[in-house]
Amino acid sequence: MPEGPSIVILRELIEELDLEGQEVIALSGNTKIEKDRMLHHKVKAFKSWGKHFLICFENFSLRIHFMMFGTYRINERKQTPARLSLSFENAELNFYTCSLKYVEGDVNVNYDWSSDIMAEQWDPKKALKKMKTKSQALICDLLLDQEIFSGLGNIIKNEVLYRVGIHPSSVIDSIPVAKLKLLITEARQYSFDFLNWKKAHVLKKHWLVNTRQFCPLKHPLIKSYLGKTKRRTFFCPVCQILYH
DNA sequence: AAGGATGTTGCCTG
DNA sequence: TCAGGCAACATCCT
Repeated sequence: MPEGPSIVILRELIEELDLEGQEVIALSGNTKIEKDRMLHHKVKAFKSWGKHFLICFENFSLRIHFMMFGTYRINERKQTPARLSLSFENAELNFYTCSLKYVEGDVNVNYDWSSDIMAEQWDPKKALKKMKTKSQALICDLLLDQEIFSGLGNIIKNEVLYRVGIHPSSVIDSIPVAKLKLLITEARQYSFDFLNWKKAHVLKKHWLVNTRQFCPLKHPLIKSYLGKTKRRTFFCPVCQILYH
């Protein structure tokens, strides 16, 4: 569920319901946040920023983060209790096991859309600048930095590093700038590939290294937990160059 | 069939 | 004091 493209799918599904301008007429769920705050308020917009899904009202927004296991149902219910259920005149949105939080004021003030890898406003040059300020960081950690690549998750990290031939333990400072630029371009491209494959239910079969034992050139892959983030990393020691 | 994972927060410990 | 460890969240996949 949680990487950026999955949130874009959710946003698109909800946008199809044409709920903008409609009033929340009932709320339920086991969330601890003050959910009734949204009662009788009209939704201004549904937005996404990386892994955040936002339901925007006049002076505040609800931020939904699905973490690792969160799910949702649109006009359907699961057996398990919803964390939050929002009712509209002709639709019901149900969110399960997610983290909820209010964001005060204008979302455009709170969120920098240029760091969302899937946004129209995505700014690759800004990403490169931010990366250069962390010159000693490992690339496997920086790709997961939501301030730089919001929406990029662990699967995308593994796949993108293989595609551009960079070893996950490479140090930023040592990677040629042309390679970094290629990586940034590919991170966005792969996110859209992910989106389309996920929609077509063929995402997994396109994985070149994630959860695999051999790379496409039949080299044995290494699986380890690298970087400060210690996230599961699959890489090919032959195809991916270590810059350090 | 047990155990780990697409993620983040926040508490606990040394 | 603070970095690191680890549980929590619930479901699906291997």
